[in-house]
Amino acid sequence: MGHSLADKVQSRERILSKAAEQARNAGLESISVGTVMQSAGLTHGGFYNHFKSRAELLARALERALVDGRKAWLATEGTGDKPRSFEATVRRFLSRSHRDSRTAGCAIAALASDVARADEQTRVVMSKHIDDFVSQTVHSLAAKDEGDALLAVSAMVGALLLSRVQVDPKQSDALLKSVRERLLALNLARPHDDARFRVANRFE
Amino acid sequence: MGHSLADKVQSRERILSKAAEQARNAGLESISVGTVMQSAGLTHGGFYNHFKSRAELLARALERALVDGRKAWLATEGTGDKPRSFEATVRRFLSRSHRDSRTAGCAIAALASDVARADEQTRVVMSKHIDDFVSQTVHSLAAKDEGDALLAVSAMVGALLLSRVQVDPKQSDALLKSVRERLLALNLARPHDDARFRVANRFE
DNA sequence: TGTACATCAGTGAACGCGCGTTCACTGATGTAC
DNA sequence: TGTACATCAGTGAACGCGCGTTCACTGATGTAC
Repeated sequence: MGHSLADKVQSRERILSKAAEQARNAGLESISVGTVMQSAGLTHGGFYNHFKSRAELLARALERALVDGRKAWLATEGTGDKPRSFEATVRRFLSRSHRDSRTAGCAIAALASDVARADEQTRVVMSKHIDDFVSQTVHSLAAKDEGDALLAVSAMVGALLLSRVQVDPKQSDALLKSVRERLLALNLARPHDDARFRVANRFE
Repeated sequence: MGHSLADKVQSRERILSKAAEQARNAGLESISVGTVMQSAGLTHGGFYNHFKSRAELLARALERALVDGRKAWLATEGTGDKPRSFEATVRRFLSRSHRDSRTAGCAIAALASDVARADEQTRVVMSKHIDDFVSQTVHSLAAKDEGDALLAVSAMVGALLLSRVQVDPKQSDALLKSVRERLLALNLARPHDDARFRVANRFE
């Protein structure tokens, strides 16, 4: 066990990372100090060198889960420098693999119910990420306007959640596919702006 | 305290009702044997006269929350014998009052994240209610087909959840309003069948 | 109808257990001289 | 460069506490005669 400052930073990162993973797997409240420390390769006593309480850990872990979720999302984008298109976003969000990988997927969807009943401070954290997701859908992905983006984001989050509840794999697949196709059929994206955006973006 | 069989049935009902309420307020896992018994006006020791374990209570409470949610939903329908129209359903589901009344609202939305990570047995219970909601949307409410119903249900559940996370009341209201109007503008309902259905239903 | 008795819903003390938190301690790190 | 010392990340025992569960008991209910 190292005792240097660099080691401390790494430890904190491991704790947060494991806590965020746990939150997405079993809910924010499922995080326990002992289990998280153990999975970070430490003993529980040292926890308070990093956080002042379990409540603080939960707040940081939520933020971390949301940031990790976005990072994982961006990492799967095409190799080019342009952001994912609206169509690609919908297809990937409502894919079977996203449904089956809670640990690595969108934390907004994974933790929405939990945060919906949490205190204001907690909800502020996720609100910000929802706003970002919506405005990314409007600007980068070229939804026609914010109303279309809100509809698309709501439908994606709702469908992903419902598909994770559905026990029958065939029905779950069908739900994803159906919502995915209807959403794309609505033509919520701006085809012309889309092309223009790609070109402009290439030189950024 | 009564000791008759009728009293026992009433006690069980009170326990279940309080447990379902608790689940919708703070999540399935927030249910504690002691607290629920206390709010049902009983002491914790008698709990095992009604349920074999806390796990059984959670399963029954989920079922109960879903059934109560549907009942409350139906109770607010028009005084006539016809089911709510598609438009009325969307307007009511995505209303501020539904957003603000978790205790009495749709339990699918309230507990979706929790159930999404629960065991298969738990998910079966909610799956059935989701199917019912979708097929009710297709048949009674006359969505054009199942695909439209799935899109509408997903968007409603997603938007309600996101609106409950959003801390800024104005933004939360705007989200509800926006998704509500877009959904209605999509013309997912069958206007002709709708009229026909009303007449047929009047004589049932 | 009245009496004796079995049943069993409900009570409250007690149990183990896991939890979040505290604390005295260890020993590697990094600094002062 | 080498030595003495302060710091502090990490350890593991201990603490209250609340939890789910058990259990001996109480007393109203409802039945048998």
